This record gives sequence, structure tokens and C-alpha cells, in this order.
Amino acid sequence: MDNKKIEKISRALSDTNRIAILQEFKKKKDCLYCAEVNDLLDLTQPSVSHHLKQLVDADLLVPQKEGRNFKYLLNETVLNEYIACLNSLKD
Amino acid sequence: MDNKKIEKISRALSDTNRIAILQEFKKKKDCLYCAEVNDLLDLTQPSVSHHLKQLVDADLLVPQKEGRNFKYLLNETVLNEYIACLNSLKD
DNA sequence: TTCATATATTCAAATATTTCGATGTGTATT
DNA sequence: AATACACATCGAAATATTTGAATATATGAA
Repeated sequence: MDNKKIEKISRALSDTNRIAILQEFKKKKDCLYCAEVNDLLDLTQPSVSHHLKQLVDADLLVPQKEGRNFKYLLNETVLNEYIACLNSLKD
Repeated sequence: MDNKKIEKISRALSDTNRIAILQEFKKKKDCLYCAEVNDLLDLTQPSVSHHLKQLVDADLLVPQKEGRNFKYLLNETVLNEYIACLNSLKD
């Protein structure tokens, strides 16, 4: 994982709304529906859409279309790679 | 560690210049001098000062005055706490 | 096909970040 | 004391981010 990718993931994580989205996966088992994120955040629908896009663009979330709904999966592989980069800072 | 703190650390990490500073600790043994950071980055001194401030404000670096020089230590405790928060997203 | 629902996109305003030149502050050297 | 050095702060310009209103697109239901 190069530094541009680390930068992008860090930026995706640098917003409490987006952190709250990721933490919601702890309560939900596997996936999170777009509508659930709209309920979770105190923001309009376009703003929520914007935040979800940041997380998807950083590959932290994987979107899946389901009829006219969207659901998101947490990309643990990318999260683990990011964590490994942070751990490597410590020698 | 609350979400505001996670946001702040993530933001501190969301810049390739600051990532490069942290990675420089891998080459250096224990601490990094301000002058070394000035040499490392292709930026003016005020810009470097700004980036170091972001890292210090996020508690990722601990500044130590040494005469008229400044040296920085990596705060592994905070880095570990941050990594623990990220790991907890996966449960 | 028509209508309603779910989500994305566009646009603009407000705010935040990055950068650098100029300057300030503190410390060592002479 | 005068000067030089190391770093911080200020001010302004350029750019990026966040937000919401308006609108577009895609899908399912009637």
C-alpha cells in the first residue's frame, strides 16, 4: 500500500460521520443498508451519499446493489492492510 | 479514544508529507530533528512547521526542545490506541 | 406506462486546509 | 550587546471539503 493510498484511507476516516458509519457495522452483523445510514446520521440524503462515496472510493466499503436499495460490506482486507502500514511505523 | 480523537488522528495522517515524516522514524532510530524534516520534505520551513504541528496536535509526535533545536519522538501509545480502535471496527 | 421510492449528481455557499513570504520569538555565539 | 540560527506565527492566495436544495437516474409497484 503506497502513501497515496494511506492518505486516501486516512482522509476517509477523518470525519466523525464516516467513523460512525463504520462503527455501525459492530451493531449490525454483516452489511449496512443505505437507508440505515440515512437514519443513523443527522444529515440530508445527498450528504450521506457523499460520505458513503468517500468510504467506497477509499475501498473501505464495498457497495452491492439490491433492487433499488444499496447495501455496503466492510472491506476488512483493505482495513487490515491499512492497519499493517500503521503498525510498520513502529519499526 | 472518542470519535473526535479518531477524526483528528486520521486527519493528521491524511497527507503524504506527514506520512513521510512518520515513516522517517523507521530509518532514524529514536527521534527526528526538525532540521531533518526540513531536508526530507520539498517544502518551505513554515509549511514543514505546519505539518509538524498537525502531528503534535494529534499527539502522534511528542516535541522536545533541545537548546534552539527541536526534536520529536513518535508517540507509540497513541498510535497503538488508534490502531486498536481500527481493529475494533472488525467485530 | 405511470407513479413512488432509493440513491446519485449538480451546483453553490460556507468552511477548512495547504502553501509561502514576511516577520516574530527564543537561544547560542561572538 | 550584536549577530546568526532554529523554529513559530501571521496574512493571504489557492485549493479542497462539507453541506443542502434542486434535480436526475434507476428500480419496483400499481
